[in-house]
Amino acid sequence: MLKAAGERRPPTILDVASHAGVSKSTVSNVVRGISGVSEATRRRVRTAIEELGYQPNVLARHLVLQRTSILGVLVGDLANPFFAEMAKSVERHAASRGYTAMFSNTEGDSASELAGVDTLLQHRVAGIVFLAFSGDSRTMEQVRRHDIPVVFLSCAADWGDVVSADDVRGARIATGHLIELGHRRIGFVSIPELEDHSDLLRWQGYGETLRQAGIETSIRVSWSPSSEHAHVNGVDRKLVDVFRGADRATAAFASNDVGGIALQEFADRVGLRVPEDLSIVGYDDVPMAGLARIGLTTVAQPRDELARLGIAMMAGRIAGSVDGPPRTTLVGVRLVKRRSTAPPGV
Amino acid sequence: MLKAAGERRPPTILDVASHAGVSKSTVSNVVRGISGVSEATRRRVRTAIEELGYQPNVLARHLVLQRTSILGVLVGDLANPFFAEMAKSVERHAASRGYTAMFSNTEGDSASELAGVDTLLQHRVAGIVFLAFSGDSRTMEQVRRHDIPVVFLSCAADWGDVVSADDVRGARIATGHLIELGHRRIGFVSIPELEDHSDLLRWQGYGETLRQAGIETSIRVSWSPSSEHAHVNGVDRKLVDVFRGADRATAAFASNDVGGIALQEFADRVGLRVPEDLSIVGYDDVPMAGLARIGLTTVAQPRDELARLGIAMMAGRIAGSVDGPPRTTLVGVRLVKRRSTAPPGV
DNA sequence: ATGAAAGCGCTAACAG
DNA sequence: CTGTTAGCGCTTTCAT
Repeated sequence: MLKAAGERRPPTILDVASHAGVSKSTVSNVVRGISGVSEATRRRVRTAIEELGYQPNVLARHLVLQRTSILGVLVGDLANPFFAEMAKSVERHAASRGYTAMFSNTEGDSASELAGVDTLLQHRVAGIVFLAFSGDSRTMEQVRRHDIPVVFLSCAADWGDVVSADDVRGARIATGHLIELGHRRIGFVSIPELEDHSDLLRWQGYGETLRQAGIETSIRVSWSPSSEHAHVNGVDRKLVDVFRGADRATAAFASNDVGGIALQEFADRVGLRVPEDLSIVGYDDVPMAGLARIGLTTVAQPRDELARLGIAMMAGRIAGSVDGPPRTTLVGVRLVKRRSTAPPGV
Repeated sequence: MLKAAGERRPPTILDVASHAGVSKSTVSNVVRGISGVSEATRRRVRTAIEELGYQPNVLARHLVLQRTSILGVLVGDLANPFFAEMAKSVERHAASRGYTAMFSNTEGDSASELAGVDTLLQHRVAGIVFLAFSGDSRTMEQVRRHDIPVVFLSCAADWGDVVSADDVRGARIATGHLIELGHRRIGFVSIPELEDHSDLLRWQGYGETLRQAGIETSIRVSWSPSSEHAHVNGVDRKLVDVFRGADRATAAFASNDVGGIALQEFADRVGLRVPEDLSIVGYDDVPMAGLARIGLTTVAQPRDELARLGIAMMAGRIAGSVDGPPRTTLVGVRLVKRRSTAPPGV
């Protein structure tokens, strides 16, 4: 096929070679910084590269190398501030180690998760970082047959490395804080879009802490922020009723800040005062939670540290310096006390 | 080199071919859905693909096709809620058209912008979407020599297609709103990290509106949210002084919501009441701005629409159905009135 | 120290 | 309707 006039194509290693009057292997050698090239030719090649504006074709390199330097990243919802921060950190740490990030947004939907994974696999990514995992077994099978490293970052599964904050511990701290304040009836609020393994762990930590404090009643609230209703211990009720009446909950532990802030918003709207009528603890410490007007008490995860460790783990697996069965790395969390929690009102 | 035991490599088109007892072209033909393959062989190939779990190697395909289906996306700050939303929309629209998104976060820094562009170019992305552009000319040169389509989404430059909200208009609406309310001294506040072409346009719309209303004084405030000081019309002053004293500004137009919310936070802290002492209009309508406790009046851009149009434009350029000089598509904006604006107090 | 040649997995003519 | 073949741009022995 004829090249259309003006349709200039990026110069290849061959162009550089002829321009410098050497063979393409020599060019390849200087590009890859391999020793054993005389200073003179090295310089010649360098200038040729400069003059032509040569950019090595990573595709070709990857094809022959049989591995890419692309990291696949599956994220539940890029617009969620927690994920957004994580995505940013992941991209930065990956870039600093020479990897490029390819993102796929799953919307928490296992069909698009699978589609995303397929795409990443077709691009032969060097590894996959899950920032959210639906638990879908087809996703697992698909990934496993390619047998590339997988790390679950701030989420979990048993078929890959896990780098995550200690969710059970975080939930204990949050719940414990509420109990210390004097609350006895404490709800656990999660939003369906984000219910995953982390949620389960947080629910578990919440339950354990309640039991240790001799509190019998656990209240599990599953709520979609726009709705007036919610599933409370499995039955559909008006959300407001959970926080009103004789045996009302005086506090809520939201399994993430987005839910916690939505709950606070709801409370404002229906006239429940926070924290007088209702104390709220969130989870994640998203930037929004720290605004003076929001002032949400929450459990902070070291986001950038998580990303750093996750990418380090991934890099180790790829390089082969880490091997063997999946490892779990748990990092600490801390409570950030703000205005949304106080002793229960009269 | 020997394959290490158990180091299974993904099946290739050849494996599928022999497994199905056909040639690789036939497999290629059914994979690409080309007509002219008997139903019988088609089925045989399909099952072979199924059984082997074959995933076409996109790398090889891209190499021979001389073009990829990867879209490079340059974003200023993935953690900024506006960019996060845009990034998500871009990824979704790209995916729905069969493109994969490769992100690079620039931190508004032109050095990492250049590095990011280089990486994308090396991966031979089919096009680049800028969600922020520093204006750096080296970036431009680098991209142009590859002569791939470029679209500036919600930002601008004269060397690629622009799909953007009408920033001048948005600024006029915002400023006009303040003037209608009775404000005469109105500051324009921007945060340095995000100062780009859009900022300039908004500054321009602000200025024009002021002039048309016969207001002489424009006040340009460049402020880093953590600081007590700011550059006011080029000179360093205490930020609070802008809003106090005889000829104080009674209103501010922040060129983005992050800045607007930070300003509101600042006002709260130093005891300026919003909106009684200070009206604030933001720009972007990030989700945070809509929280009841924040209630920031702002100019909303149709984010998803922008992304849709931008990707459509990109797809058109790649397919060749759009050609010729750069086109500009401007979409409308609208004012979202909330609690942060009111007539000036006494 | 440098060059020649054989692929990596795939597509796209062109034959049969 | 199916098979053969020549690359895409690069890395990597193996000769020279």
